[in-house]
Amino acid sequence: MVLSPRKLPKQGRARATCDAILEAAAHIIARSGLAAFNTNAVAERAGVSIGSLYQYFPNKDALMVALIQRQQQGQLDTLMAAAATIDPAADLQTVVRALVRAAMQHHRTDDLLATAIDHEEARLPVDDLIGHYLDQGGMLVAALLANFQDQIGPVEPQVAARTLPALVRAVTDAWANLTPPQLDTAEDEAVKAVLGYLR
Amino acid sequence: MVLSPRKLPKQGRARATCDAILEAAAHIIARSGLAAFNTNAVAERAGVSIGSLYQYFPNKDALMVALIQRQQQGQLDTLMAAAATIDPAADLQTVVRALVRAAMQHHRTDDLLATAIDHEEARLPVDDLIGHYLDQGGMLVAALLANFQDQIGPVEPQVAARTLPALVRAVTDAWANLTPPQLDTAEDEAVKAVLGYLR
DNA sequence: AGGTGATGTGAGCAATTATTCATATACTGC
DNA sequence: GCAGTATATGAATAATTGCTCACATCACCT
Repeated sequence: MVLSPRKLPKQGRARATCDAILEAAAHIIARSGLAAFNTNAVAERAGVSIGSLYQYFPNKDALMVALIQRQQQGQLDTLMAAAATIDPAADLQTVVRALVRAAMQHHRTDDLLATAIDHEEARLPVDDLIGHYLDQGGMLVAALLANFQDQIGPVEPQVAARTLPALVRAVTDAWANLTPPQLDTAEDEAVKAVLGYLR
Repeated sequence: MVLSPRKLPKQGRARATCDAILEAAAHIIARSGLAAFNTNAVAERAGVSIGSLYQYFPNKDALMVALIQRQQQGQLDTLMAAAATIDPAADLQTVVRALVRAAMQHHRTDDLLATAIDHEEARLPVDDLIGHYLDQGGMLVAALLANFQDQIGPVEPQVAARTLPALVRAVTDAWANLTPPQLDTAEDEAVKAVLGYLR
């Protein structure tokens, strides 16, 4: 099965169409889950015809793969933006808190989408595609933590890139699902869990 | 939408039919993911007719709900079995390791199934159904950790029941997805993460 | 202006799938 | 054996859905 895009948009409106399709797909999954994710619904929500969708994505799985890439890119962007604001003189706990806040942001706004994407990543052959993003994120985190080698164990970039986001989400979910949600506490707990894991 | 079972089996063979249906559903999701989970395939794999399936489950979602209950019960059973073997004189790390091993078992054998069920739990209104299991698991863990109040912070049973399994899976996934999988390391790392979170 | 390729359309086909129902078989108590 | 109930069957149906294709419209170039 071909999972790469069918054709690349060359004009501005075509790029807008692609964006609208991906945005619609993300919205549908975030609101109604994987079961509601079908190509006709995506096209309708995007305000384009079903034919336009298949101009750019050869099949449904290819659309899902593009969505996974988009999500990974978004997480990496958020992480890099957070890293850029970190004071070079900050202590370990402050750095970790900034990273946790960045990781929490995506899962708090689109939890169903994040869970669905995890599931689809396991089903589709996208290891090569997401490896790029994981590597970049891992190196960034490792670099940020390199100053604290006396306080924490060695940080494997490849492992940190996978473990830390998952760890944050685990703790976040636990507190966000309570009634009422206690999101401030979630951040504190996630910081504690990450620090506990690193040491 | 009605999600409770349509009728309860009264004869032995009917109970066997129900079990076969649930077993088939779990097998299909574990092997091929949510996309391959449809009622016709479940009935065929279970070796019963599609009509029999609808004798006991009014619709597909009801079958999913029953599967969720089955999974929760299985996890609780595993946890209780592990708790029963814990030496009352064991130290904190030993207790945590036993709990981690119990939590890892299910996700290692049926990772795709566990992920899919997480996703469906978020979509279906099953809070009341799974709350029972979470409460029991949380109380059990809280009781096991009550002896160590001097070493760890206060343990809220409701939170522990949600956080700890998720935490374990987060770390497990990070190490199991490597090539080659390092499952022994995964257990060590999960123990470290849990201890770090508790303290 | 007009030609050419890029982009957009949506009815509709083929395949899949959730669900029903009329019928058949198995069990249980008498 | 018989009546009554529980259980099992699977072809058929209605709805959904992935995807195609013949055609229309748009944007850019000379």
